[in-house]
Amino acid sequence: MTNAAGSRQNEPIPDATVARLPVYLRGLVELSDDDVATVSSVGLAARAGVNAANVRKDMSYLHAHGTRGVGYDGDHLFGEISVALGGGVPSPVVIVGVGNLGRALSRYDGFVAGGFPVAGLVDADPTVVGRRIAGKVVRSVHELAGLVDETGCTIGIVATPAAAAQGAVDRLVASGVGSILNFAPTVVTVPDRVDLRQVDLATELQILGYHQHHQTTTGLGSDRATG
Amino acid sequence: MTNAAGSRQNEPIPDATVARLPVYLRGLVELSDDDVATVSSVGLAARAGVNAANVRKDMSYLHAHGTRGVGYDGDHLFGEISVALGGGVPSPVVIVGVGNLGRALSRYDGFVAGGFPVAGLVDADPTVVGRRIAGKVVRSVHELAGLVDETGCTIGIVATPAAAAQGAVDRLVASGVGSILNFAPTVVTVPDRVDLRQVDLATELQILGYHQHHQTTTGLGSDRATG
DNA sequence: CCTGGCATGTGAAACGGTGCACAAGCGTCT
DNA sequence: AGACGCTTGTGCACCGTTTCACATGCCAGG
Repeated sequence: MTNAAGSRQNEPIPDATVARLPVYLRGLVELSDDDVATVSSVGLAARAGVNAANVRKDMSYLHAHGTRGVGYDGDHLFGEISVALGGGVPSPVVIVGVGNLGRALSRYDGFVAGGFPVAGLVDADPTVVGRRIAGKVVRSVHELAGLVDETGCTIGIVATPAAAAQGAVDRLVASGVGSILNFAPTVVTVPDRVDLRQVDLATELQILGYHQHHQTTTGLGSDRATG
Repeated sequence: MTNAAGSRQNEPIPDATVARLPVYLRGLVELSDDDVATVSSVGLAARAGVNAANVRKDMSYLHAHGTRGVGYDGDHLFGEISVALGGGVPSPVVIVGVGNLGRALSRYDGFVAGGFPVAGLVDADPTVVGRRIAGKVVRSVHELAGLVDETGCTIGIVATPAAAAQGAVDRLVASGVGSILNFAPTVVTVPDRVDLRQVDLATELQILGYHQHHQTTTGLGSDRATG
């Protein structure tokens, strides 16, 4: 408690745990809405769709301890997870590519709610540059570095066609962006220091298609969490 | 080859392998565009962003064998993977919820290209029912079962607000849809026989936010594949 | 025909994650 | 005060996945 940084030690939090933290956060909000002050690992696990022991182990990684025989304090836990996930400080994002998907993402409420306001939009197409989307003027991809500098963006979202994705990524990296979320259906490479996550919509469907096609062999499909 | 079903044996293909198959498929298309007839595991691994041994093991699960000293035949491999991923038969999808995200998804080219044509759109909001989006008339959520029946949809995409997601999922399940891709930022539950995948945009950003916040401790962020 | 080079296919070890099962400990009720 | 019930925290075993390392085998060239 005396230490401010949230994660006290140099212990690394497993990736699988980190991926679940946002889900826990949402579960805690729901509980707070229901005026539940204390939550057990079983209760939170039910809301997060995971195993209760898993919840407890995850919390132990965060050093977010509960009270034996009682459970976890909802508000306190919320704070601990928030801190672990970036300290509650909003991280502005820049969206590269304002096609169908880019426009939808720029209007997506969940980003702002989650602490990720859209600071700017850029596109390579001169005919869309200057247009207003979701209250923001689309700027040229050449202004990307300047935009990142002005707004202090640290996260870039790539929503370009596949062919333009690597170029967009390279520009983001050159602009100093350290975290990239790529929606383009292609493999892109980044320097080691840059964190890259891939969200591939068509691939998700193809995976569903596989299980469907082979449902007879194994006999069932089971839940699957976001990676 | 004598067997028609594609995956000959009852051997189960690991989930991790299935998730990579679409990526291999894309890599093979690129190679085909470059007039490369034969591809080595190293070459394909580079395009898919994975380890070469991983590629070889994945192919062995598919019984898609290559030639020692030479590599894999591009066209043949493409065929094998296509068959494994559903036999190349298009699976129409229905999109529930035509908000920002739903509209973008209904216009997303990658779905059609991947063999997943959008067969219909439904929404609960009476003011959008009847509107045309991407050449399709939005129908009421009450007509969902009928729509699924007519079009033979086997995959449902949920793009509703979080509060409506479980209801949408339940309706899809009741309509006979066996595979669901959920974009709503909430945990939903389905019967065991239904295959569910979750794509959570805000969560992805929060995960990036974590790594950013903690980049100093471990020292770097590394690539991450789509789950 | 024989040899050399190269890429596959796979055994086996290492790794990360999951979930059980149980000891430890807190709060409450008598 | 003492005992009981409930929940946390975690050691440990299991499982799926990744990766290395190497034997196997094909092709080409002399």
